Amino acid sequence: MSIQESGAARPAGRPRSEKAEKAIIEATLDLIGEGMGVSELSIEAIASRAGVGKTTIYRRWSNKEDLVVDALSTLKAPVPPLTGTSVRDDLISLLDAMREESGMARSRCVMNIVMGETDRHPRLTERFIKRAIEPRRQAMREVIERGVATGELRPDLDVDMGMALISGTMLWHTKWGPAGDLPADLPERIVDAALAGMAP
Amino acid sequence: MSIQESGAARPAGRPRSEKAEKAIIEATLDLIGEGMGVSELSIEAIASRAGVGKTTIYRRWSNKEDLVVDALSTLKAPVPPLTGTSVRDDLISLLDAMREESGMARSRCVMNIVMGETDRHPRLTERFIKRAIEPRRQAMREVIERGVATGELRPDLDVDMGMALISGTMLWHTKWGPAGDLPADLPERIVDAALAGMAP
DNA sequence: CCGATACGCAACGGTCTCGTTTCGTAAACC
DNA sequence: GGTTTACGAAACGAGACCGTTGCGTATCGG
Repeated sequence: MSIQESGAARPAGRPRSEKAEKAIIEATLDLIGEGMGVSELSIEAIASRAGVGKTTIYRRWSNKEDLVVDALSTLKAPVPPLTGTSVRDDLISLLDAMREESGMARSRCVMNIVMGETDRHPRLTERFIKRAIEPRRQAMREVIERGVATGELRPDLDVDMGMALISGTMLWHTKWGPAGDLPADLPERIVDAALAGMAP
Repeated sequence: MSIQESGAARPAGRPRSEKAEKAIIEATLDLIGEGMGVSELSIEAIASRAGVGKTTIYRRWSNKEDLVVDALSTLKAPVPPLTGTSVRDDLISLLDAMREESGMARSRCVMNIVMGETDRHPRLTERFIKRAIEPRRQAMREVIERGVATGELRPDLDVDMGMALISGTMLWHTKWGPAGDLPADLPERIVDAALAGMAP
């Protein structure tokens, strides 16, 4: 009788090292965070960085893209806690989380890869969006829908367009705005601008 | 007496082929348009595609990045003609030009490279922005400033924030919106949403 | 025609990465 | 102890590109 009978039978021999697996994924994210594109990533560099033999990598992933997909999938979306006191405050909280992330090299590079290689690696993007983007998108949608219901937002508001307004403006600043860190009051200014609109 | 004494003396020997130069740049843009990243581009592939010897490339550019920078610099920004009848119409025209471009694979891939490899190739991005982005940005700025002056837009409007609102929302749709071509009425809906704002 | 330069093409030595294999060792089970 | 599998390290042959060179030809000025 094996100690663990739950589920599948424990395979014989030395079990795979969880530590090695973590190290491999961490090394992959590290290299991506240093500005490597998917095509510049080499298995050799990952193995070396992780202190691991290439064998150990090939035993788990059959090709580079699979590894990158798994590595990016481990990144979860930290949806900030929302106070719910006002739609404006919640939107600012959401944008502020994006602002903080945009200052971290790793997040920025991950974003570059996901946005830039959509054409080349569709399923990479797809899985990453589902895992890391969708939760935040859902959070923002709920905030906006709540605002429409409570009257804080215009009753005829197109929710999707509202989301595009808010997060698109933030996205624009991370990509095309002046270089360097985004100012701390940017989320507030964006939300107020989107709420007020441009017309008099 | 040489036929052409204007400027520098014509160097002896066979002159460089303009046709070859065009072919090289066109081949580069072609490959980029097929989804190649800068690091995946190979001089050999470019030469082969252009029907040109590698020598001919190395005689003109000393490395790959120089070639890519030059190739992208040939892309000009087609600022659409603006009627000037109303700020709303002009903004829609500007966004519609972006919408049309987003449907073309080459433009999309070029954008991916510029946005995704900013960290790795700063001067590439810099030159491309100056050449291809700045003219449109300036056009939009003038439209918005005009609107503020004429009273079509709120007098206290932050012009830069207005630009971010409009083009950011468009950017969001090209990147995160539903797959496939952008609907024809999207520019109009974006402009109206940005003008009206989200508050009641 | 002559000298000079550019052309396309093919080949070179060199480097990098690939994915695989071999080796001796380590960790689990019986 | 014995079996089985995983481990890190090293080496392998194959292939892609690199940047350069040599070759025969083409195109300019004089």
